[in-house]
Formats: sequence, structure tokens, C-alpha cells
Amino acid sequence: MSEVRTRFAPSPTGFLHVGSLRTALFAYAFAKSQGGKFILRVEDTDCQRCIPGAAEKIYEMLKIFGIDWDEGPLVGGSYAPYIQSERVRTGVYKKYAEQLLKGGHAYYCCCPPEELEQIEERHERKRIELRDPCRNVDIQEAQARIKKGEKLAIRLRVPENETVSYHDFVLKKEISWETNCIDEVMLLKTDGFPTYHLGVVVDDALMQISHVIRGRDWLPSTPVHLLLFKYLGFPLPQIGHLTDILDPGGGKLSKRKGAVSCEEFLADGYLPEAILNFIMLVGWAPKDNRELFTLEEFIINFQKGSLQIANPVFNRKKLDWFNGIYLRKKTDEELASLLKNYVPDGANVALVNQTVPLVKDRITKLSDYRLLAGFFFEEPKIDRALFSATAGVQLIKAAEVLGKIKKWEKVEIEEGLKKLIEKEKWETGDFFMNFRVAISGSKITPPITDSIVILGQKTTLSRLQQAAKMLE
RNA sequence: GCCGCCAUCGUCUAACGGUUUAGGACAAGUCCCUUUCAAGGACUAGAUUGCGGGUUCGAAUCCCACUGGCGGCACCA
Repeated sequence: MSEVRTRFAPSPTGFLHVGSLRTALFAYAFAKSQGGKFILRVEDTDCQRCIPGAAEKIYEMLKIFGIDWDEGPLVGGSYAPYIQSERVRTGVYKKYAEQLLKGGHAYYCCCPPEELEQIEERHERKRIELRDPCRNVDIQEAQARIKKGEKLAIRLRVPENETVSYHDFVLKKEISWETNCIDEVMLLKTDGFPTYHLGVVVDDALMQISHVIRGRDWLPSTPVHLLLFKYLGFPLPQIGHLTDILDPGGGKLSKRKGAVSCEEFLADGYLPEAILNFIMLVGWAPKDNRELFTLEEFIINFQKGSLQIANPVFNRKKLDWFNGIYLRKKTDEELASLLKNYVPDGANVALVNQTVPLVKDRITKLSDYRLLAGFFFEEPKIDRALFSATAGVQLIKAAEVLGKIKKWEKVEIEEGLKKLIEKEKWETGDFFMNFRVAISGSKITPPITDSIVILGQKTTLSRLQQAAKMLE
């Protein structure tokens, strides 16, 4: 059996989408699970849509998630990805387009390039006629026009009344199309760049990709690729289409309803391993219902599980759950260091370290830290409506008791407070809630006595006094 | 409009055509723990497997039709 080779082929037109991360992950795991190779190829043949720096961002992201590629041009001792715009210069795409032309499987298109507004019109026309009028233009005539300096594009010539089909290894079924329904797509643009269709087929063939794994949204263009593989005389790779990830609100996962790029999730304080574990289970499932996998474990188990064929809905709550799990797996030191970008500016490092054990079980993502522990670093803004009617006296007396404490330690503090509550016959819950609000400005906090131990006697007293004053 | 894909609890899913009173996880609810919120533990509820027909001794599992969802139809990828 020949080597398994998969690839991830993003276009650098924006941030890495979680759906793309999944495609990359599955292609990577598929190859790795069989001792194969994984390749990264940047499909940047539409110069206008490319965003400077986007490609580098994608490399960086993949590496953060542990997805690294095994091949490519050597640059400074490591592999660079294959880049289509660079390959254009070698003339490969043009060469194969001309081969198709020669074989009668493509033709020059003399239509003037359309503006975006006209595309809609074309779309309407497609409903009636799939064939381009240029298919009948004499090739000699077209070549004469090119000699005169005109730039002509090249379209695929689709045969009539044939059937094309392939076996989808993810869907596990034969899928076929009547050629009469296949569009005569553009292959080579007037700027000399290939379109996606020519680009993928030529490169997948030349790079000897054994298994093409891509999103379901590519399924409709597969018949075109099938034709190209055939006419170019390339062996057909195995092709498999992954599910589309759906938005809870319906339709494909979209930005409107929240974050979709890996950058955003990371910035929000989701851990790479949590995102990765979550995304593994979106479109793939093991037989034994296991849920926790590291990347290595995923690779080992990949073949034993199965790729889903029904489109899943993106379940954010489940991502939160995974993140909580991985957050709690961190040591306090690790968590403190991860929290660096989420603590208030200029926050005291030692103070942050002390608060970590208190917040660890209470945050679902790193960005929650500030909301929960902000009062350690800045004076709280207190809404007096949060206090109960008994708050005034309680705070004053609590301050008196705490002011007398010699050793500022948890046991001493708790003892003093408990005695006070008993003596005054207060309700424990009522007292602590008022106390909590006075210290933090919030009804939701880490354990409050632990918190004031960290906060220190001076700050604690001043906050109590301030709150009491406010209630006068 | 045309072409294609899909269909099990709210969500993600498990279940060689028979061991299934359809299992697990997230979410929800109840209880325990508890000075709040979490975390943790225990438990509950939730799916006549979209609908209708077949095939079969037997169907969530196979076939057909319907309905619904999704995707694609650019000199974009």
C-alpha cells in the first residue's frame, strides 16, 4: 500500500475558522494515524482577496494547536508550506491548462471579465443555460486574438450526457452527477493564475495526495475535479467530505452569533487543548463515548472512531465544559502564568498567584478572571441596593472585631466573625452576604474569608468602613 | 430554479437487522456539600429513532416516496 498523504489547503483571506481548524485536525490525524504525511498548502490564487499576514497567522495557529506539517520547501532548516502563488511562476498550472486545451477538454473564453454586480445576472442565466457561448469559438481564432495581445481565460469543456462519480470515503457511498448539470467553470484566469479548481487538482496530483479531506461545502465542485483528474491523466485520490458545522441559530456557523475564529476563542481565554478536544468531537465520534482526548490520543483512536455524516450544531456550552476541565487540570503555577494577559494592568504578580487557587474552580475561561477577582486589585464600585437592611450595623461591628485581630489569619478571622454573629444573633448568610458585597461589590465571589486574608487587614477594614459610611 | 448531501433526547452522539424497557456526554431540574458562586457527589426528567409505505420471523439499522434541514451554482476559495 502506498503512503497516506493528506493536506490542508487554506486560503489566506482571514483568520483561521474553527471549522478550518477541524478540517486541518482531521486531515492531520488521518495521516498520522497511518504513519502518513501531512502537508500544508496555501491557496492564494486570488491576489485581491488575500490579506497580508493572514497566511503567517494560520501557520502560527496550527502550531499553537500542535498541528505541524511534514514537508515543503526548506527555509532556514524547517519546512515552509507550499504556496500556490509562488508555484504559478513555475508555469505548472498554465502547462496543464494548455494540455487540456490541446485535448479539447478546455476552451478559451472571450467574455469580458464581469464585475461583482454582474455575477448575480450570470447566476440568473445559469438557471437556464450552463454552457458558455465561447465554447464554440474556433481555437485558431482565439489564439490569433492572444497574439494580438488580448488576454483570454480558459474554461473547462464539460461533455454531454455522461455520468461522473466517485466513492466518498467519509460519506461511505457512491456519489454521481450527470455532466449536463455541471458548470463549465473557469480554470485559468486572464491574469494567468489558476482558479481553485485547477489549482487543487494539479497540486493534489503533483503532491501525491492520497486522501483529500475537505469540508462538505466543496462537494458540489467535486464533479469538476473528477473531470480534471480524468482529462489530465492523474490518478484519482480518495475523496472524503466532512460535515458542515452549523450555527445554533441555523445555517452554517457564522460570525453573527459569536466567535468563529480560533484567535477569538484563544483571546477569550479558551485553552488550545480544550478547543482542540471540543472540535475533535464535532464531526467525529469514538465507539465507546469517550470524550477526553489529547492530540496524541486522538490520533491513536482516530481510526477506531467514525467520521460523522450529519451536520452538527456548534455547542458552545460544551466548549465551556471542556475548557473548565482543562483549566482545572492546570497546576496553580501554570494557571497563574496563563492568566498574565487577563489580570488588570500592573497587577501585582504575587497577589495574582495567591488568588489562583480561589478562582480555579470558578472560571470557565481565562477572561472570567477579572470579573471574579477584580476586587483584589481595585476598589469595588458598590451598588447599595445589594445590601440588606441589616448591613449598616453589621459592617461597623465587623470592622471593630477585625480591627482587633492581631494575627491576620483565616482561623482568627473566622473565629472572631463567628463569635460576633452569635452574640448579635444575626443570620449567618445575611451577614456574610453584606460583608461580601462590602469587600467586593458583588454577590458572587471566591470564598470571602480566604479573600480577605489575601486582601490584608488594612484594605479589608477600609472597605468595610467605606461601605458603612455609604449606608449611613 | 437546478444539482447534491443529510435526518436517534433541546444539543453532540452510541447502538455486527435480533443481547434495546434505545446507552453516554453537554445543557436542564432535584438533592448532598456549603456564608455566595463554582467545583465535586448522588439522582430525575427528556427520543413511540422526522412522516408514510415497503423488505424481513424480526428494522433506529435495508429500500422507496414525502417532508424538513444544510450546502453549492463568480476570471472566490
